[in-house]
Amino acid sequence: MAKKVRVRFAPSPTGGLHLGGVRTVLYNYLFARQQGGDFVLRIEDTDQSRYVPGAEEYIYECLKWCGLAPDESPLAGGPFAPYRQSERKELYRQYAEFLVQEGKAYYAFDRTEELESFRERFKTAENPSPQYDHKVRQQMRNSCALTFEETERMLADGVPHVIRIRMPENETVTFTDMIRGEVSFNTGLVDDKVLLKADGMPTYHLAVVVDDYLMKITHAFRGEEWLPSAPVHVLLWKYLGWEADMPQWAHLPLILKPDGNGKLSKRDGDRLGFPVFAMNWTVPGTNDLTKGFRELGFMPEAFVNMLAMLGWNDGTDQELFTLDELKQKFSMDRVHKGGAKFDFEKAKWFNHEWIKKSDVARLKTDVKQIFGQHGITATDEKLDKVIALVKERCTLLTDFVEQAKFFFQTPQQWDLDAIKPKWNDAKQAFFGDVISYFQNATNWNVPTDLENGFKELAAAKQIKPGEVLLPLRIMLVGGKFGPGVFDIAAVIGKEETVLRIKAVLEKL
RNA sequence: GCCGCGUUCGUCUAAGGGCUAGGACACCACCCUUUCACGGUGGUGAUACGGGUUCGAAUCCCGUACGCGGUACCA
Repeated sequence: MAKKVRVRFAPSPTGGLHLGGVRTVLYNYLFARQQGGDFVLRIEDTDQSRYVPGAEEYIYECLKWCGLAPDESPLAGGPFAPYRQSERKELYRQYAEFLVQEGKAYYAFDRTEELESFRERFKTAENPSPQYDHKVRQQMRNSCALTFEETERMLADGVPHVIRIRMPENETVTFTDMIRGEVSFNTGLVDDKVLLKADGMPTYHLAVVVDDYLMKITHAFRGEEWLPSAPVHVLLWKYLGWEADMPQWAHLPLILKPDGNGKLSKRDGDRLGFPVFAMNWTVPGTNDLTKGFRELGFMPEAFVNMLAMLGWNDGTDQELFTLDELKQKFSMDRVHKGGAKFDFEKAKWFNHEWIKKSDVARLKTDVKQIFGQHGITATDEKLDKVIALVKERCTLLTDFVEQAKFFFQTPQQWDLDAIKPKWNDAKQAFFGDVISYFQNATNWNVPTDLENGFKELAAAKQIKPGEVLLPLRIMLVGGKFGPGVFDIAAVIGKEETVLRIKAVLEKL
């Protein structure tokens, strides 16, 4: 019987979750759901110096917003708790010690300054970053170079030390990546990575292997930046005797900055004026705020859809997918190998499409909230009409404010320059008639009737409708935009319409 | 430097030895709309380079170039 699929997203809580991170979550989630498996959220907080308060809560909130809730997490609990590596600290040491006993790892007593001077000493033009590997192992302060007694004594004396993996001098490690196919490395070119730090915490390398094993992870998806250390992890699975349970790997392509090259960073967003984080992130202490997609007016459906398409497609021309469709159609072997430059214009296009295809009921909650932030209150009935009228001209949820404000508030400014040059007494008089016509109109809720009546009136006065339609629009809206004028008039009501016409007439 | 991974319109991508290299975003033009959008039609625009293999290569192989990632007691 095949093992139950279990995947995990394992971020370290150091700040806001950016595009690449959310996409990794997405692919994990889609794969798990599609395979009827479990999706685990594990917090990799082994570096206490980088811990940022609030970052973990941000991750929960973010996954919730995106609709990618994990089955197991520090928050939700689960059969393999704890899910926070700092709380699993005591677990890791035994495995590191086991590796030392097996001769696959060793104690290293080198102090930070010693390592620094080692690197200084061996640094050359050809080799700018010398590695701690088999070539220098014997020259360092570790249990390979020291005698057994010396090592034992230092251990007994409590001399601070780390445990490093002993990478073989010349072996080939090969594994199959679900995206890239067969990948191999020569172990002699990989350094003796630290497994257990002096503070007793594991490094990522040890923790990821131990936890993936203990948590019965079957498929491990992560960013491409991890590919170079994959041989260490593969070896660890082997040395720990767990080779048969090693997950299948997939190293996801990176999301690149739009201009030039390189991994997308928060800085690029600031520089180029687009968000990189899923939601607003405020750095504790400095109160430095970075805008997120959510607050900018993105719908989670669109955000997730856009992210899914950044490096994956189903082979057809379809670009708009619901989460359910993605669950069905996603496949790791259709994920691209190459990195993708992020295009904010395309991201906005996705959102626009989603606003257009979403029904009023779906949009109402969000629009209501955004309106609230801008001091606009409305009845549900009116809101329904307004949203239906303006949604197709809103790219972002926040656009509803500008696109619909005039439905609820009388304009305070008017684009009079668009009217004045062609204004005359005849038009002034015409609008006087319009007012009385409107006041006596009986079927106010039928925009086409209003329009026909208006046009008939214009014809009777020898005025071309086109000459007075724009002025009417500006009287009601304030500017040259928005849905059909008579649709607007019908929604804002007879009284308000007349009031707005009168107000502008006085200014002309 | 070394190791690894990549490379199709400006951008995201399709095409897994065989039509004129297809679609989307963006851009341009026209149409629609007596506003602004939406929408519609059309257009500009790509297989990094060089060698092979083959009747035939974007596709397979080799090399080169370029890019990215890694090279921490960070993840």
